[in-house]
Amino acid sequence: MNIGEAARASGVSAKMIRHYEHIGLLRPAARTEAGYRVFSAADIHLLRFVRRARDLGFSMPQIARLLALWQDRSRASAEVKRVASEHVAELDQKIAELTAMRDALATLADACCGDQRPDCPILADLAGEGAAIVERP
Amino acid sequence: MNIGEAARASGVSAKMIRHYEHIGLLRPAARTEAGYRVFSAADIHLLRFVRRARDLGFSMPQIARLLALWQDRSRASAEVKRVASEHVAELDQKIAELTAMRDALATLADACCGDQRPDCPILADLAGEGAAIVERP
DNA sequence: TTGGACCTTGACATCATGGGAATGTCAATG
DNA sequence: CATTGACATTCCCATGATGTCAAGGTCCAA
Repeated sequence: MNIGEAARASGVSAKMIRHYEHIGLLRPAARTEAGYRVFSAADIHLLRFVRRARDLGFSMPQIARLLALWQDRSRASAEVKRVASEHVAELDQKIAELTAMRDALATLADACCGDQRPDCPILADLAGEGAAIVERP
Repeated sequence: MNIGEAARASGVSAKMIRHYEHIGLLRPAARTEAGYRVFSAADIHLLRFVRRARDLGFSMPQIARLLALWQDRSRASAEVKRVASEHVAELDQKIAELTAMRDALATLADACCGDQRPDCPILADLAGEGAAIVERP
């Protein structure tokens, strides 16, 4: 299988396959005499693993750790669980931040009549004049 | 006020003040004869506006729009509300994505006993063998 | 006058990803 | 067999917001 087929089969773009190889996340692929990369079914499996981990939002260093654990038959699942739990905590934090933004903004938007008049609590808040709306209870 | 004071007063780093000027988000600051940037109280107000908008997660193009609206006394608040609502929708979408990731991962982590044994549903899922846990009802 | 704190510009790094150029290879078709 | 089109290779550049570092100029106080 060449890189294009591997990309289609794994969902990882050819560009990213080369990139992962370059940064050492993946071992260099085998080559034909002409220099084309050749991928085995096992390689595709690996690429899918990386793809799935990215879909779950793991960072590259985390993925590198997971890959190493995956390929270590004697790993303890505790180690994997630690990486996953760490990432859940990061996601929770990010979600909390975005939710706080969302709520603040939704409150402002609700207070804005949204008509032809120029008065706007959203801009007032951004300009630092909006404490009356969002910061006082 | 020079750039360091302006940075402290506005919460925008000196580096970012220069950057915003460079990309045209902010009008070039006045200069002393020696070439030092000089900031007025109005400039600080502007910088604070940008800072607050970044804190609310607006993108740079959105901030540019908001800035223009802020400085247009005849703007309709409807326009501002549209930008804000658009951003609330983006935040909602991002939150939904992250929450889906979080839940999928938390489910996997819960199913992982996390002990010394190598069996691990988290890795099994990443490897594409985990349908039994997360995808079948 | 000198030292230190500040300013200037510019270059480079991040992180994952995409785009494009220049060039080489493979397979099918005329 | 030669051409052609789809593919491959490597290398460079760009994103976006931000930081770091370097080399050099400026300002102020002792």
